[in-house]
Amino acid sequence: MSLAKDILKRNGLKFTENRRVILNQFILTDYALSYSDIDSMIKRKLDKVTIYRTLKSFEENGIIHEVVDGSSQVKYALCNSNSCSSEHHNDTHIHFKCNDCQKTYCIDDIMIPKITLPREFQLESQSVFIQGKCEKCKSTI
Amino acid sequence: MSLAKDILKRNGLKFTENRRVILNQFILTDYALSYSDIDSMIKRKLDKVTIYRTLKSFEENGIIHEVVDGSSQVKYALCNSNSCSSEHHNDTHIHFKCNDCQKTYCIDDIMIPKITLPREFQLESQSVFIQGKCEKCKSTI
DNA sequence: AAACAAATGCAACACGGTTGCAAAATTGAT
DNA sequence: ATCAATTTTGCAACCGTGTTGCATTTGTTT
Repeated sequence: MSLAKDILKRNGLKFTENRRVILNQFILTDYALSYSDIDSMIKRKLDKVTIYRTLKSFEENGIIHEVVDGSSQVKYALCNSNSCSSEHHNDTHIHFKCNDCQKTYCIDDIMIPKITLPREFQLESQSVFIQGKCEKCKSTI
Repeated sequence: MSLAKDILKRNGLKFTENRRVILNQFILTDYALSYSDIDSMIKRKLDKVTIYRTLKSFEENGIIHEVVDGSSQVKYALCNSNSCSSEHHNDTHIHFKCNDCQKTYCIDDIMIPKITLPREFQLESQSVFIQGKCEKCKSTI
């Protein structure tokens, strides 16, 4: 069984060609993807409604999570299978957006320091958003 | 001279009635505002192009800064006059969004801990985005 | 008050994202 | 393998956010 099929089945989703194509694009890409990224990257031409609905169902089933990076579109990245589920997304990791190429990466292996808020605010989740230059754009001056 | 007029003049912008109205709305509100917030809050009916262009010119002149909070609209909040300018926005403070009322607040008085990234990423700015419940929504159960 | 530059309003548009509905595809049971 | 039940898909149509070009109005300087 292919990786994509395995992920879909494990998360209780029907296996369809469209979902395979979209999920494979996430597997092959190490940064967060928007609707238009996917639309232009995949060879098969899909209706935009299909892409949007696929993204939503992937998100609701713990396969991808939303990545907020200040762009005007919603982006998504693959979840770490051991930290996300349909009930709860653990997206309290660091997101890094390159100011040159605009790609946004999840950085899982660095802990976020705990922040203490003024007591009028009650914390439920926190995330850190960093902007800078990625490896490629650093060297390409 | 009114506060709004003073701010506009200090930042080299012409004083107009529309700008006064929009800037006053920011002065009166302690959370970040989107185009549609402003459109519905002000009494005077303004063309949306005017509001969008006013926001852009306020931002370019160091009066307001963009606040990224994962909503589908761009929001803005008043700058701290001593940390922002037309050349550079110092928006590396904490943003807090209430999951109930969806209002997003700037929290200026808490330092963000410095984060060390893997060396392939070069940091230029960092911000912390926290979600939870604000004071009002905490008590209104 | 005149003249110039900048701000405003209008029309029209591009793009992201959603909804309702009919047609097609997947699955499970026979 | 086939068929029925259920999901998924595609289409049309729509809404909201944000932008551009252009003519008109307004603010500022003299």
